[in-house]
Amino acid sequence: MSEPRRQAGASVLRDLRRRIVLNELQPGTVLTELGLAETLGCSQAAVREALLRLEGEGLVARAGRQGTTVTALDRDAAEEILALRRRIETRAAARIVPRAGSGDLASLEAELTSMRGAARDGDLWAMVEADIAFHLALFRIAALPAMEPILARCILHTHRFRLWAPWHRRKLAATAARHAPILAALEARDAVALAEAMGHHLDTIVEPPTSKTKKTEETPG
Amino acid sequence: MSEPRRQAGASVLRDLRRRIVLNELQPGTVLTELGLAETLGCSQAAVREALLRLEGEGLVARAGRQGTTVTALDRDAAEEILALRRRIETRAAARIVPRAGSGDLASLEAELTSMRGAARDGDLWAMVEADIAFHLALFRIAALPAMEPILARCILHTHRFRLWAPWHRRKLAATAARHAPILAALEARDAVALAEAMGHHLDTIVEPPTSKTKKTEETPG
DNA sequence: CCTCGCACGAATATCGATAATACATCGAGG
DNA sequence: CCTCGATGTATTATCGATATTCGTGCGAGG
Repeated sequence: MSEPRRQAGASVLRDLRRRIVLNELQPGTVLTELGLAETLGCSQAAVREALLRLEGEGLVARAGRQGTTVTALDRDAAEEILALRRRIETRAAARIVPRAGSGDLASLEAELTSMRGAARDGDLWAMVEADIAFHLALFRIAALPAMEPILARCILHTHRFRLWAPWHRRKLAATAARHAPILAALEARDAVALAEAMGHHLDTIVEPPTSKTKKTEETPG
Repeated sequence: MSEPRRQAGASVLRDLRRRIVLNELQPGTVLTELGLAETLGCSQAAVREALLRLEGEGLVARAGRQGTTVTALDRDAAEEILALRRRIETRAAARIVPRAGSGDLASLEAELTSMRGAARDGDLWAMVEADIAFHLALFRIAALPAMEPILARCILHTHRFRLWAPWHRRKLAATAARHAPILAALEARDAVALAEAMGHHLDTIVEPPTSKTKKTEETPG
């Protein structure tokens, strides 16, 4: 009734993306445009736009008139994508440090604050969105705009795979805290330390914290 | 006007992509959905779908109701993307060699043949499409499906930048011939040679053939 | 029993029209 | 003269309806 049909497409997009990354919509699930339109209470065009964008993000595969399916999760590809992400973000450190202004630092602090808020609320999806926003805001300082969507895609798929593998789920507060050294290195204007902090951060995303003995720092709980 | 309206969206997509990569539509050009619809003789929906996909490929930027513009070309980002592409394709060599079957080799031979045909006809765009098809077909053997769109994007942007910088234009026949060593290394089932051939191929994409090769070796994962 | 062809159903692709919205222009007031 | 607000226009966002296409199941023929 008073449902705001404005931004229907963006709403559908966010909803489907959340459900796919959170693995509520499992790989292979078939999505139909008219079916989603009726379920979500909007027209086919809005669903269509959302599915087009999700295809661009690699979360669904559109097979013409045969329907749209949620893409599969592949361990090898996930590891390659994480390695790619690691390379992109660590290499960017040398460009980020000399370009970071005080406004950038303030924005990143704000992102980290909202991330801690999501962790305190136990809101897993808000945590994912805040993490993506933090890493993209950091990378944007590197001034490589054409690479931002590539990194965004890598980050999104990293999260998806991490959430799919149950042993990769961890305490949200610890995840938020793991970003502090990155920001500290940036505030110290130390490019080497920033690259190392970022690399270590990414190394600990999918590795179980107990698998190696070199994990001697903050212990959750 | 009697043009078949079937596949209108795909036709618009290919047309706009070609014109952007070939730099006929220069960065900053403003595209309107209804304007393109009238020019191309189709409806707004078809143009809209094409623009959505082009945005997903990073060739245009949609700014809501403020219009859609052709994205800028950035030298730094282009070099980073090429380096990223080099890493992806050389790393894939070790996965490609043990997985390549005879059918794959035949397909790649066919791709190379069509590339030579495009070179003989002097068809620059057909050459670009054939090159993309060859590299993607080769990478597909690596069985990392989630990374294929990332590589596709890198290849597309590499071509766009190469065509934008006029000194990077070369003889089409020489470009086609430069792919032969890659296929030869694959047929020899030599992963190291394949990686080297691919790396050399990519190093000579934007470097003038007479300059000395400067190796930009980065820390391997 | 197997294969081929055809109608049927389901889903997308496309269309035209309308609503919503951001930008530019112009006019009034200070 | 400058600033601010109302209005007009251009453009996207969304909707409902229709055309097109692909898979499927059934029946006839070999």
